[in-house]
Amino acid sequence: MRYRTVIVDDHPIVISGIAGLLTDLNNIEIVKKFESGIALLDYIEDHHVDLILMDIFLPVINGVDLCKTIKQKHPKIVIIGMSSQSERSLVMQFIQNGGNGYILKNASFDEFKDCIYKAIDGEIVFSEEVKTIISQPLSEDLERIPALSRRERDIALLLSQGKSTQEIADDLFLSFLTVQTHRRNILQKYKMKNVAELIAFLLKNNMMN
Amino acid sequence: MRYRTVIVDDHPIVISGIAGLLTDLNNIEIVKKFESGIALLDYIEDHHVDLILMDIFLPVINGVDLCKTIKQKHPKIVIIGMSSQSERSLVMQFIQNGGNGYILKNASFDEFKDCIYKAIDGEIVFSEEVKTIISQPLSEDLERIPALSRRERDIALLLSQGKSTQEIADDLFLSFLTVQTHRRNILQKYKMKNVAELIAFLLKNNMMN
DNA sequence: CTTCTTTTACCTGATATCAGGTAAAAAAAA
DNA sequence: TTTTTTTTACCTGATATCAGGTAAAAGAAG
Repeated sequence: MRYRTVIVDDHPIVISGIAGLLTDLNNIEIVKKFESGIALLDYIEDHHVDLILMDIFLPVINGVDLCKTIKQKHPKIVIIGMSSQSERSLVMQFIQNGGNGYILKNASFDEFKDCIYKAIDGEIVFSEEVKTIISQPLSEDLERIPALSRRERDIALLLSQGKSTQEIADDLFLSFLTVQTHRRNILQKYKMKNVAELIAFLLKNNMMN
Repeated sequence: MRYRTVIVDDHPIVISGIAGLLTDLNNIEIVKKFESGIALLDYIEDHHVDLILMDIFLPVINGVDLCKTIKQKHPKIVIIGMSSQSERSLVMQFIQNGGNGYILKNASFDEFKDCIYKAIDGEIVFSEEVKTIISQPLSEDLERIPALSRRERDIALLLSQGKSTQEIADDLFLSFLTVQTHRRNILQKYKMKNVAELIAFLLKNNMMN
């Protein structure tokens, strides 16, 4: 069986580069190349596609939303995301929206080949550098960020649930003024302007739950 | 080479079950079994370990934090998470904290074997059911939740950056009162009590960025 | 046993949010 | 073209947050 494959990237040079790599694989057939996500959405309505390799940074519609849209209608299409540089949260978002894998464009030919075959086989795949990106914040990101104390975490959690200072005080059997102090200490510790920014910060850095 | 393996689970019966499965694998050597994470942390300071299979729901310290702690000191140890039931965000958190894979306990022997070998080989692995869990919310979660309009998304993003109503108005060249209206509409649309709860909701459902 | 961190608690004033209402122009969808 | 949604804008009052200060008791760490 030959896998009908589509490449989406807004840089024509990158498209031809990837296409060049893939022609060597005898069961991957490149049926179409696109420079925008909108054109791709039209195409897959009328044509059978097995595999999509897509850049994440696309004009008009970004790769994450594009992947989500495609997977809703065509869950069987295998979608692999690509980008030049990347960050942890972007990769995770892509996977959470149905992506079957993520490759950095500087990956070797062997990595590309490996990842594509494994993704077709039903696995969720990452190129080497992506793997280090998603599991490395441990040594940089998280070590320099001071941790929440137990009580602070309790209060942050209730804040994220929309509770007011008074409600939190009631929940934890504390004085209103105590909760107010804790909240202010947390805001100062991370230099956040208000609770909204704090919650966004804590969630993005996996510091809650 | 034999991989020195440790199993951590607070249910002794589960430990022996997994141990039974793994004795058939001739390059996996089970060197220790623990019922708590604290005991494990002590052990790995003095003993060489290659692979850890750990339950996510553990007393005292949970699996995600345990994984994070271990990986900070011993990044080369391969850690695979396990649980009976699971949800998307938990799996993603585990991976983001350095986990090399996640298996549901109802996985078949072959799945266990496959995942373990691939994880040792440097891949990030998921058992079949986990794969469906992390990419399926598309059909349930996201379809019934109304979307943010473009302007609402702009405002939500600025709110998550800690901006006040006035600052947002200035940034977007709008009236203070307009921004106030948008913010109220967003809160009502998702039935949120305040901006803190809103931001938590939007981030958890991948509705920002 | 001393030191540092955490948790608890109080006071005040300025500013911001939240909840209720209304409404018209602009844009998108039918 | 008509209808619906989105974006824009205004008014008011009650309540909550934020920022500044202080400080004692309890617990953890050295």
